[in-house]
Amino acid sequence: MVTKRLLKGLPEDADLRRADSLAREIFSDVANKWALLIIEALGERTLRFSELRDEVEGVSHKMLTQNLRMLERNGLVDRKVHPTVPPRVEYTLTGPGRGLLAAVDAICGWTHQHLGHIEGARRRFDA
Amino acid sequence: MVTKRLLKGLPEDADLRRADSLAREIFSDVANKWALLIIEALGERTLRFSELRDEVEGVSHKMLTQNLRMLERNGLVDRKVHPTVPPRVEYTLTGPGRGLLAAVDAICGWTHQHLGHIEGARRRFDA
DNA sequence: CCGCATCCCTGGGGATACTG
DNA sequence: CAGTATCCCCAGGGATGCGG
Repeated sequence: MVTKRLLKGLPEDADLRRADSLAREIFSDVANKWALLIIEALGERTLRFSELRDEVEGVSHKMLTQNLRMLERNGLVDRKVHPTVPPRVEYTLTGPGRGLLAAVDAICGWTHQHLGHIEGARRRFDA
Repeated sequence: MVTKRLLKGLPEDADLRRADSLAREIFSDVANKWALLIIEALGERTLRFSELRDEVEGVSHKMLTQNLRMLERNGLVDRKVHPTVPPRVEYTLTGPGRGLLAAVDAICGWTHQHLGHIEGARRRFDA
């Protein structure tokens, strides 16, 4: 049984409460469209900033930097700056980042698996 | 190898492109904080609207209904209305919904597993 | 109890321009 | 090329109230 407790939990002891609030914070960071798409785009590869922007459909310059900073801050991506001119910055998933990648892959797989069911459900609902 | 293609893909043929755009749409629906927290809250249980609101920390009435509608529309949750007074509405994950639950559980597990690493990474980054 | 509609406001996020 | 900063606008989302 996985330790969940992202849900409303009883206070219990102080350390647990800190851990929970931290967990919820991380979850909120990570559980958003752009972050997950960036992780999926990186996969096992190393990509430059501009490559990422090309790879992630519809992401704006700002959202990309913002999310990359966040992911870097949480230790999910590694940012390597090459001191050349013009600059060259490369992003790679860290070990923990690749751990999350597995979950994202699962979601992507799930999505494609249920395309048909979902399309049907929508049609029924919209009627 | 999972069929991904949530990333910027070459057009190829028309049907594939439709499927891709649908997949991205679903992904955008599903890859958001509240939707995932609701799925996690439901788990294998059946919950009433008000129970869900109590269970999901910080969700507003509006966000909850909105996301529940969306999940219902996509066939991930089943909504059962008991014609009593006062009304009683119960939400349950469908089969596909439980499929997604597995992925969400994975994310929750991942989060707790890496709390320490992330906390450290943050401290280093913020310096 | 549940859910819709309305109002209102904040801040998310796009576009643009400038620096290294 | 990559990143930061600034401006600005619209929609996300909170609060409230009514209806079933």
